[in-house]
Amino acid sequence: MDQRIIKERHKLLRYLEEKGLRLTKGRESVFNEVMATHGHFAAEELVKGCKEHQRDVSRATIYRSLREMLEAGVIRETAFGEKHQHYEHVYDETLHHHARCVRCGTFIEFDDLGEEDRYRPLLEKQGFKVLGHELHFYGICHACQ
Amino acid sequence: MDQRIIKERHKLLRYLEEKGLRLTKGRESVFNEVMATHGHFAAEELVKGCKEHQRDVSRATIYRSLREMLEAGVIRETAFGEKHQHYEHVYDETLHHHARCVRCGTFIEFDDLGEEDRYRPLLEKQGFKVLGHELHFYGICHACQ
DNA sequence: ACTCCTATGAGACAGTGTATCATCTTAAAA
DNA sequence: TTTTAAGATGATACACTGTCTCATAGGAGT
Repeated sequence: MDQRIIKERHKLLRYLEEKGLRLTKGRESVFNEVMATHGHFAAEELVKGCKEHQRDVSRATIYRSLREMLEAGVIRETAFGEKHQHYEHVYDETLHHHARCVRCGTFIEFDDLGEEDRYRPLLEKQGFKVLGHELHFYGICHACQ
Repeated sequence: MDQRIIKERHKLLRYLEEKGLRLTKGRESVFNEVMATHGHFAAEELVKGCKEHQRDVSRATIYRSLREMLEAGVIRETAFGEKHQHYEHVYDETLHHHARCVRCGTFIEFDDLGEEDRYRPLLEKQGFKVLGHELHFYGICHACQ
């Protein structure tokens, strides 16, 4: 199995143990489905995906598991003005951000430069435990000018 | 009246005229309520706010007006990992960012450090005209740990 | 007054996410 | 092994946000 997935799995296990929770078949299915997904995904896509590729897991369990994986740092939110929440897993991708054209809505992706790290100590001084961050630029793309 | 609000009002009027629409009492109420709001706001807050401070405008009209003001460039979306869309008016360019607790949803605000400026040339080299940016941290706040 | 187009409110509707609760499972104690 | 307590799950009801439809109202020009 992919080394990176094993690492993420450990992350999840550590989190669960810390909370006194177990890695059940339900949670495992959600984890597997998430890891099998490329790019961004929505919760409802997972509901369908789990039913198809894994075992039939109820919506309640999927939403619960997603929240746990979020807190475990296995996935992160990528909200960008859509009507529903989007996620992506953190593992194989280099951290990237998005610039969105306010006219046509298309995205440009660009790599993280680590510039935001200076904010972390500020937040942690306030007792805020940082799990991740997103940087969104908005503007007008080349085609729309 | 605030000079900036007058300017925004003109923006809206130009847009409406261009579309062959009228500045009705309903639209005006929504506009006024938006301009009277500080910081971010959600659509449903406007529904209540209009009823309280302006005239009783139906939800349908408010959502419709919001979309128009969005296209007119009077407000813009500020997407967080939230269940509903948030907006803010454009004239009041905020220089702060947000960290959101994934457990309780509360926000911590922090000032912009200008760290993101290194991204601008990268984007502009691609022909992307930057209008602004938002930085979102997510994690777990002090109270929720 | 007539006509055409826009504006509006009421309410039905769909989608996303949450809360409840009865039931099942598991780990560990006895 | 049996008991027990806590966590896990699914079904389902529910709340909320946002959209759509449709009947009616209103304004501008003829």
